[in-house]
Amino acid sequence: MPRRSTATMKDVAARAGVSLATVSRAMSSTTDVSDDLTRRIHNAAHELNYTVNFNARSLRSKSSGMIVVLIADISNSFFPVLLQGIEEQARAMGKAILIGDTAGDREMAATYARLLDGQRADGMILLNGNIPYGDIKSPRLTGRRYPIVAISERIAGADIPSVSIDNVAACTDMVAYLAQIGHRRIAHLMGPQDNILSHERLEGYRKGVLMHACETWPGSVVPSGFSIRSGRLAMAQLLDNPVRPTAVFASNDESAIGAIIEAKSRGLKIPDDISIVGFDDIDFAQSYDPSLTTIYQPRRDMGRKAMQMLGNLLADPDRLQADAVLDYKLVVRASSAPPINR
Amino acid sequence: MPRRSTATMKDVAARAGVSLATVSRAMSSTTDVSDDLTRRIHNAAHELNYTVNFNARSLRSKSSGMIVVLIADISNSFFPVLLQGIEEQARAMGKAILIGDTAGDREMAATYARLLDGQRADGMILLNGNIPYGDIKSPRLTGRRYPIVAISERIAGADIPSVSIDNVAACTDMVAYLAQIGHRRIAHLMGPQDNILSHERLEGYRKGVLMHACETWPGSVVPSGFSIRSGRLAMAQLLDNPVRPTAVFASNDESAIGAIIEAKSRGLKIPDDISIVGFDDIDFAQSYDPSLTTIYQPRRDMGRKAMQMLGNLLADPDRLQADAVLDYKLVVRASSAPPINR
DNA sequence: CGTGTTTATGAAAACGTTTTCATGACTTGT
DNA sequence: ACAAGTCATGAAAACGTTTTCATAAACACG
Repeated sequence: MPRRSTATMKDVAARAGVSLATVSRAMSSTTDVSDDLTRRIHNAAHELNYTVNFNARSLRSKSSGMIVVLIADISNSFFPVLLQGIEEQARAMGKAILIGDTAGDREMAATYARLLDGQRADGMILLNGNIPYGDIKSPRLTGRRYPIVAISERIAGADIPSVSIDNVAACTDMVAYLAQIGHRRIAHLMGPQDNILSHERLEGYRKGVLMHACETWPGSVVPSGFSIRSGRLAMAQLLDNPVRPTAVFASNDESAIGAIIEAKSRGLKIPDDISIVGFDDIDFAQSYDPSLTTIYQPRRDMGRKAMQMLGNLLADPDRLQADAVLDYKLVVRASSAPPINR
Repeated sequence: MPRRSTATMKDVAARAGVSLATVSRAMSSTTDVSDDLTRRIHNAAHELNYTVNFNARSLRSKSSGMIVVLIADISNSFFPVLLQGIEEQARAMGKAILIGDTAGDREMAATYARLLDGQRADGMILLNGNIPYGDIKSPRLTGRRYPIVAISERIAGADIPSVSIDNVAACTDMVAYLAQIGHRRIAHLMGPQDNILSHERLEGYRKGVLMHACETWPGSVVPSGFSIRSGRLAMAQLLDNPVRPTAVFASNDESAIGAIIEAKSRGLKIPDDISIVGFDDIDFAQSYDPSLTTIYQPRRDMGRKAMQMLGNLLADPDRLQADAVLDYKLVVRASSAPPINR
């Protein structure tokens, strides 16, 4: 079986009785080589257990076929399916992906981004709003675009093409739904301050509240985070407030789950005593008890789309890529219900 | 800011007024270069926005500094923390990791494994019992080991060093715990047939049952899978059986959650009517309702350890790496309790 | 048939490093 | 102060491809 390959094209050429160049051509199968020779070369290659040396190839051809994917935190349940989407599309385009977990650290992000400059990778997909090149402001620093696409979060300042859903509209929709089933006091658990998504979602929430004449009160918006823990903490704060909401709109599913845990721990029944809804529709959302009303994001498609756009960018760096805005879906499950009148 | 790098060492050399070789040495900082020159070279490099070309470097030095990590399914909640462990250690060793989701497909696994032969990667970590090189039987095909380490699942046949916990003992412990709090009828939801872990865990369960004189009955072991869905199905089967267990030991946390969902849907209270326990202690285990009694695996440490072993292997391919068996922990939470006597 | 065009192949340059080898300038020990 | 090392540096080879350029053979066309 595949012996640790040591044979080079030269060896294959010798064995097949052709020149080095012909072997190269037969391998990349781009230029035509006669059927006869092609066969002979492939046989020789197989007999010698030849495998191409990617480094040599990339060095010469100036293209590595690799894509860096930068993730803020790989343990965030929102990402795996997204990655699968990226990976699928990448595979279809003959590329491989290189996943870098930056742990939210700019320094790490920069390290991975260096793979671009070092030609180890041809392009980059950003999953976390970090711009590794701190100072990028202009779209074309050097007269050509960087081959970078952002998913889910638009990058402030730098105009990097992005794939996302309309977070504002989605949140307005969610509030509309809650209002429609009778809620008037709807609180919001806001995501991390430094995250653009948090602000977009807050904006959508505010719009909805306004549009449907819902109440606002001091403390109706509680700063939280995207984790279960922070959701729980924020919910505690909310419940300690004398004026209590009949529904809580958390900025993502994890914090919604945290909120549910806190509410339950105080003996509240969901959704009877209080409705709690999330955002993202992570895998666990439908398996939780109660199952979560939330906004579905087409994660797999988002990944695929991003990779496609990156492919276009790679093929023609000067072609503008329009931002892609995909469809979301409001998914009603068991964690929300009309408020009980008292 | 980093302009798309086009400067080469030659340019840096010219600017610094030294030879190419000296620049190379100053960059890799391995061989000594006088302080004066080092400074001058680094200045020149900085001014020219020089970044090393990884492909050229790897080609010449025959080492890429990359590690392939093969995962069967990246959306499996068991893996993220493991990956973080690997990544941390890799970073500490100056390596980068390249994650490949094989989607359980041998063909894909082989594709990624080819990166090894193609010198794009120096070593490989297996997270899913797939041996990409189908026919590997002997430990040293070519007189030297493959730089491969397996996590969690020992690879049958091929003797590849592995990092894992003692699954058999852990399962025996779990049964012992259940028996100790009074259970006598303990069922087992067995994992996928083709997974070695399933068999090890079944064995541990059997040992425990025998050791503590628990009952067995036709259907006390139900074939399941590692997903929520399969756990739910298996649980349904179990509950349709006239003889009902007082406790169910699922082979992982996801299937345990599936089991809980099914039990709840039939109006059963957990743990009052039936105890349900899992294995792995995934992040959601403590957040579920009820929180899950389970076996904690030191995932981060396992990742780190595997990477360390791989590092050793890389440094000295002929040094035998003993399998590492790390400590697990039985975590008792709310999903298990003494059976209620009737 | 002769000229011009396509086609398959080979020879050699190029990609940007690291590494080997050689060299001259400094140390060091006696 | 002289042989024997050590040390910093440079010139050039090497890594394994892809690509350019040249060439000879085959083909088309009037």
